[in-house]
Amino acid sequence: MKYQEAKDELIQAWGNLGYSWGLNKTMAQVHALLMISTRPMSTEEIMQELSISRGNANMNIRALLDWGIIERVSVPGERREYFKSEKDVWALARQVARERRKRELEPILKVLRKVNDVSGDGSEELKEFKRVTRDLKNFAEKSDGLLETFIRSEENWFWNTLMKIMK
Amino acid sequence: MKYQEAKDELIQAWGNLGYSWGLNKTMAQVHALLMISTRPMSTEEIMQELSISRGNANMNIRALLDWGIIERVSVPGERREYFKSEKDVWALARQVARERRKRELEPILKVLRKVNDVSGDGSEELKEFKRVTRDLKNFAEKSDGLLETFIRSEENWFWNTLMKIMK
DNA sequence: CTTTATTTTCAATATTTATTGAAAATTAAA
DNA sequence: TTTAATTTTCAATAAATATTGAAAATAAAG
Repeated sequence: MKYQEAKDELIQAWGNLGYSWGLNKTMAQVHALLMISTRPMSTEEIMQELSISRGNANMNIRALLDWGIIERVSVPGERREYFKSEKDVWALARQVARERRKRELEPILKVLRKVNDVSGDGSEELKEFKRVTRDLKNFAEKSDGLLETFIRSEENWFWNTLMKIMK
Repeated sequence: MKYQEAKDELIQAWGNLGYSWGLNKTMAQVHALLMISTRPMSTEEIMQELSISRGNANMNIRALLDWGIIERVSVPGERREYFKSEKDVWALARQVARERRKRELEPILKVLRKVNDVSGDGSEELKEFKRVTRDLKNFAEKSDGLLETFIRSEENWFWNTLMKIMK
């Protein structure tokens, strides 16, 4: 397999995976591009490489900055901005986990805590509702705690421990 | 908070969370409805409860069956079909993990294995590409293994072990 | 068979989300 | 300042996705 081919396929695949991680397709593709680049890239280069418009490039770059998985680089004597990606896969995963926790898990936890506190008669329906929301809440809280640990952890410690679990 | 209000809010919130789990919104709402229902529900009832069309209800019910998180129930002497959800949150999470692993992680792993095997000169670009894809592949393989363990595990064993990690 | 209840399909439509590109805003240098 | 390079915004448009509803298919009952 040739380099250009491999590169295109990776960017494509990363686009799909990123999508299922809560990024959008183009955002994930810009990220993939920066991941494999040996040097920071400008908006211009990103537009060109992915054949996307200036506006699109700009918005997705900003979204990636907002997620905290790429950063600005300024080159002395140059006016335009360059961007580079966090290359450490572990740090990347932690950052994504941090954002998803904030964007997805925390909101549902809030709702589960609230609705579990429903008032009313002792009907079968209500009992079932409380039982289900309590179970969901417990599960979500455990997941949240695990995620929290993951986010704070150091790579080796975390994997080593998990490896032991998995034997 | 009143029951009807709590129910609506849960269904809404579940719709959003389900979405970030790879289901679509309506699919997740149908699922939420069946989760809190004390008895199996028919297509008719689901349509009514969520104010959606027959076609929409039918398609999303089939998608849930396909994901393996709801099942058909036939009532003796009745012609129409009823549906019920897996109520065990743990079993549900494992099933979702199983499907996502199949639908998302396996495809990217396949690509990573393939592109890591790229041929070419000893250029800096190529070296970087190989380095990045190797790291991603390792990470994805570890995640895959962990997911595999999760899917096969028993609830208590898994959480107890994780609890120890988190101390 | 024929009738009738029920489920499934799918073209048309609506809704949501992503993308473009040109104009406006910003920023740094002259 | 003014000029020019660069970034940002955003209304218009395109593309993708979800939803409807009626017609077709299926399957049980008479």
